[in-house]
Amino acid sequence: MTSGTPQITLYNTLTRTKEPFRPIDANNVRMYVCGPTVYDFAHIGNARPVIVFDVLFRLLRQVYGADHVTYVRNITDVDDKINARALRDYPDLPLNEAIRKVTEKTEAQFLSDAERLGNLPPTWQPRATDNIAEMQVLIGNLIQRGHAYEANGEVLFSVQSMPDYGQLSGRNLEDNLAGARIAVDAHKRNPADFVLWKQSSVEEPGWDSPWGRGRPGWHIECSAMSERYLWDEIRDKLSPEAHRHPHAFDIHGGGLDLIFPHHENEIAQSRCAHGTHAMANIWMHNGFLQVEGQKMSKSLGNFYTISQLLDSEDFGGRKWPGEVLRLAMLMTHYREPIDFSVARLEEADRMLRKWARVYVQSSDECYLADWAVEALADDLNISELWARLHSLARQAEQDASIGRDVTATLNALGFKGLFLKLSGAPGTTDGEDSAIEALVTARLAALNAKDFAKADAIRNELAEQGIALMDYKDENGERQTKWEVKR
RNA sequence: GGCCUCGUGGCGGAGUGGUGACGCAGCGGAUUGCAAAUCCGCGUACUCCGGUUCAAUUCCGGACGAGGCCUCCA
Repeated sequence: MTSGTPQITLYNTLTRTKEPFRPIDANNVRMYVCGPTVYDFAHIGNARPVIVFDVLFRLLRQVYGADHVTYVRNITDVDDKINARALRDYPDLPLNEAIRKVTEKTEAQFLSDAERLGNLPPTWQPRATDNIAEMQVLIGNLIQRGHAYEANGEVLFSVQSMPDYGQLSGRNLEDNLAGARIAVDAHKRNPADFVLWKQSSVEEPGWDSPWGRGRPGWHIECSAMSERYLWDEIRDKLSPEAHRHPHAFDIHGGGLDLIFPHHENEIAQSRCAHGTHAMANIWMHNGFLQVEGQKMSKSLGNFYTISQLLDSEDFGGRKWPGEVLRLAMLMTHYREPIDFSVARLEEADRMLRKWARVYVQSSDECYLADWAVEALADDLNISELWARLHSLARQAEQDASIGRDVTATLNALGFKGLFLKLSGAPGTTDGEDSAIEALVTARLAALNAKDFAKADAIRNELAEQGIALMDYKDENGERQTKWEVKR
């Protein structure tokens, strides 16, 4: 690593402290984030980790080089909730076909949502069903090493076979038992043992395995997919140092709620299957969000999917551009809770409109300026980034050259799309705005002829279309007009 | 019951053991044909109670309040 590389600091759930980020192999930075289970449209809460870790991905790409970061986000397409949904929605189809319909449709919707929220596609987006063999290998290893056993048609992970089980969530087996809400299954050696493989009935989806025709448990999927894409597939490229820490990768992320049991169990599986000390070095978790001050739930009527916010007027009586949703999510540090509200979206909308005035439409440059990297390097301190951007945007209003960094940084943060439609000036936009431009030009002519009545009439006409005009004088003292979409 | 977070001005939101980040909204002024935009100015906030300290919003303890996990969940 060169001395010029900024030092990134990240909060590690494993140690509950901020730590300097030191990739195992700086030429191959590896990150895994738990993706969606594709049984239903993603809601706005699901969008948070997608956006948060996209920002981290973009930061890492900038610091270590775009070709030196591997980001995996899985698609869970085998799950009992999916089966239930398939039965409900396609009762007349054979189950496997119905499942495929559900998962394909939901996955396509998720990918579209993610893109419209300004996220880059991860390096890999593996599906669980394409990695069944990898899961079986892991399960076989676990059995062989004495960490898993068959009972009652299931393969179970034995938590007491792992002395330091519970490290991530900071809980021990005794504490868990004290809660006494864990279902007592007679076939489990310990109530906290969890399923790695379970048998499927004839009509349920299943794969042949040494333990009978069945399907994987939830946790094993992520262990298998991270292993495949962050170790197996790139091990030949990894440094000698990385080979001294086989199977381990740099960052594992997800929502706060996944700490236990999901991530805890992933760690147990991956470490015990390979006999290693770490699955990932840094574990990151984003905070939860509420909607209008309450936990989002269908019964409270404050449950919103991403596509609903984008395309319907269900929330606040209007549609919200993806970039507005994105900024609303990024107004707060990723570990803090967010109250997702109409007021918050309106504020995000106003912030973007302000920046649109200094945004250089013609620029395709896309990089995080030094001041942005510096802010994000401190555990993704995005508030600090906005503070700096605000200050520079104010200067850019007077000095256009500063707008270049601001523009490139906004592009690099995934906000480009909105700015292209938000505002313009004659000659700077493409064909679809020509009607606006014609009126603006006509109004300028009226103004120069001191026909203020006509000029105001044109301005009112445009205002009714949601276009606001702003007059200013150019460097020659000539009157010019800019316009922006008020919505 | 156990384990975690968190509590900053009207709102959003960083940060810090000692001069009130930053933004949104609001108010006053400059500018403008009128506007808008812009510029200048305006706010003495850190839940409460103890403790440590010369000094605490910042550290420690407690109370109260909010949220999460312990069961599918971002």
